[in-house]
Amino acid sequence: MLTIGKLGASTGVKVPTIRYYEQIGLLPEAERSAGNQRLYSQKALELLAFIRHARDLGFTLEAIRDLLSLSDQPGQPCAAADAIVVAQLAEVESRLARLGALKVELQRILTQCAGGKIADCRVIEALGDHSLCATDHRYPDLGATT
Amino acid sequence: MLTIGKLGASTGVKVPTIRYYEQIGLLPEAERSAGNQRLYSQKALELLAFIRHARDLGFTLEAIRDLLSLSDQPGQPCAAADAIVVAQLAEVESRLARLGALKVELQRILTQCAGGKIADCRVIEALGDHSLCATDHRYPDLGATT
DNA sequence: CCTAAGTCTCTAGCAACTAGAGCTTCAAGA
DNA sequence: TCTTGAAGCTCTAGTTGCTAGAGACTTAGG
Repeated sequence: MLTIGKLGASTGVKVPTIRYYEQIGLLPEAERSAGNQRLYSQKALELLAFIRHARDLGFTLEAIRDLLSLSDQPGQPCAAADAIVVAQLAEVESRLARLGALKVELQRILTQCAGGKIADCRVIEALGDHSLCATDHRYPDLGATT
Repeated sequence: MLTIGKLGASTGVKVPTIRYYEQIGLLPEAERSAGNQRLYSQKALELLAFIRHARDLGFTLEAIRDLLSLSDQPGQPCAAADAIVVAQLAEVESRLARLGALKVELQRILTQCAGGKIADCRVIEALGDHSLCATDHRYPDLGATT
């Protein structure tokens, strides 16, 4: 049995984050010691490692929740789990495309700076006017992690 | 003079977002009509367009705040504005690298799925165990927009 | 037995919005 | 001129995925 601190250290997840996961029901409620401290089994460690890894891969907690409930139903076909990963891949690819466009645009903006005064700064100007842009980086918000 | 709705429509910024920007002091307080409705000048439109464009390029509101206060000091050298853009470019590049690694890993995980039952699903297994990974996608959090 | 580190609960905060309630104002048609 | 419906107003609270802090308690080592 591990204390929450050991569990955190061996999974790379911070202690308050573990408590947070429990609070939102992503982790089951931990057993408690006589003094009311959380105790974790090896199984809990594996579970948390799974979560950590999936987070590292950019999955949302909601997606992870789905993956976990799937993994509780070993008889079900694999397709649903697959679909979640495919969706995540699509998300990653779309962000990659968008970030690629941003990179180009930022580089372009930087080349315009002659190093003068702000009054005739191309950087500020370029930021102010989208029509000066070479690429169309105006996408609906992708706002998220990773 | 534009109402907030027109302003939103012509900049592509949602009405509540405009009010939010005013609330946090990114936009100056708008003039008001006799009936207390916000009215915006052409200048305000340009300002909001600047903000919108910078947001599209992934700048945080804090960075935008800095850029705006720089653009109020036309005599200052351009270097500070430049630095903000350089920092943003670095951020974008680091996210690109990370997302690239994630993409590779997700693709790899997907190739392992033979389409069977969850019980022997490689996808779930691969998600659970980082040591099965080909790349090291374990970076400290970059958590952010775009 | 004492101390220091670890743990507990609880609340509040971060970015950057978004959604909703319940009200007022405005513009256009009958 | 009246009326209706869209658009505006303020305010609060919710989103995601944590993080930080206060103030109290438990535990392990010396």
